[in-house]
Amino acid sequence: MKDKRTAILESTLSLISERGFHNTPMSLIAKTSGVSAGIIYHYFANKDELLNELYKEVKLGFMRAMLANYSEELPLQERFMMFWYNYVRYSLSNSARVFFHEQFENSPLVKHVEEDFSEEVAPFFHLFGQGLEEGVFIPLHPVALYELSFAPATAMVKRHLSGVLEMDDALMQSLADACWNAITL
Amino acid sequence: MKDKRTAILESTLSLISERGFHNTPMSLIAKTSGVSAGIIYHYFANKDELLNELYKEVKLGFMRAMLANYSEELPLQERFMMFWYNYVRYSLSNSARVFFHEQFENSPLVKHVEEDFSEEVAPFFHLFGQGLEEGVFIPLHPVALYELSFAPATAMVKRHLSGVLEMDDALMQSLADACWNAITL
DNA sequence: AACAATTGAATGAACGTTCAATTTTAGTGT
DNA sequence: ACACTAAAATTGAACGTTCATTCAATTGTT
Repeated sequence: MKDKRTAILESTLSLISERGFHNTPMSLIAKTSGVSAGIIYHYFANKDELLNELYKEVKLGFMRAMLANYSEELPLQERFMMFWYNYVRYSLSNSARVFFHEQFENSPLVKHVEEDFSEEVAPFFHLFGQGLEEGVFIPLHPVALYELSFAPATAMVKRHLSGVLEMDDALMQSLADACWNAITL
Repeated sequence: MKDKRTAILESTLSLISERGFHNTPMSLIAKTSGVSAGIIYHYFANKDELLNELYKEVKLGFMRAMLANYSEELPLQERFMMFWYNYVRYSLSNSARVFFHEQFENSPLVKHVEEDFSEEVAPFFHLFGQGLEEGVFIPLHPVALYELSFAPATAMVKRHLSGVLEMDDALMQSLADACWNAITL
């Protein structure tokens, strides 16, 4: 029965995004999911595996969201903007996923996970590779182009979700343009 | 005796940067610091306060490092580059501080801390304010200018410190220029 | 001697995990 | 439809461990 498994994953996501790893015991996950403590170990070997499964699911969610409406045919800048807006819009409406993801990526836990997302990540590298070939992007390691494009977006989304500032459409557009300017010659 | 207090703070810094919050018990901090478990509570009320004190110390360290050689007299771009290189160089040679800081900022713990760094942060806002007045920067919330300038730097530093790629002088310079391009008209 | 610093064993609570017992599901024969 | 049964799902109390914190006793300092 997949229902119970996803219920556990969803509870874990929202609990950890609000309370952190260290402050969400298995017993609380069980109670919030409406299941018994023991059954979690029927679906996941232990807490670590539960967190890793959730991490993979969240990571895939981000990548799939970015790839929505993606087409290899579109011109470079339009494809860039597609990725960028997809990412920011998805993040803005999935705060728990953002907080969980950031928390996990910045914890030593992540060092034990060596997942392979090469298939999902291919379109990004294709985009950056093409921009480099065409001489549109500054000659840089693709990872650097990636971070110049998306790191400010993530940072601003987190500020918005924490209530520090409001990200309206005008700000979003300015940011997207600024990121494009950062990576183009 | 300040020696013991700073020894505790330093051990905590390196332990947490390598093992994470949840995996560094007070007993291990004590052993690593060469003190008894009890004495920690002579210098800090509890674990939370110890972490918050460390966080403040680390945060101040970053800000002071960025302000090295700072002068209100320098032209805008030179001041920007001063901040930027100060930040990146300091980060590159203080990996434990980077990892601790990132871990802490992305955990729910940070929500309980409301520190006031307005004094230390003033020069940054002055820089962005001046650039906006002079029409050199794109018209944006100063926080957005800040994130466009430093979020990619942080992300690339973390990748370097994790061994994913190497940040040499050429890459550093390209990144700094790209960030400048992101925020200028 | 008075006070501060320090020790480390003891305490009690919290937590991850286990497992014997119970309930539910699915399959088979009548 | 029904009865029966074996397997799978589920429960929750119990276990053993780990951990933050305490404190009576000891050591160091002024």
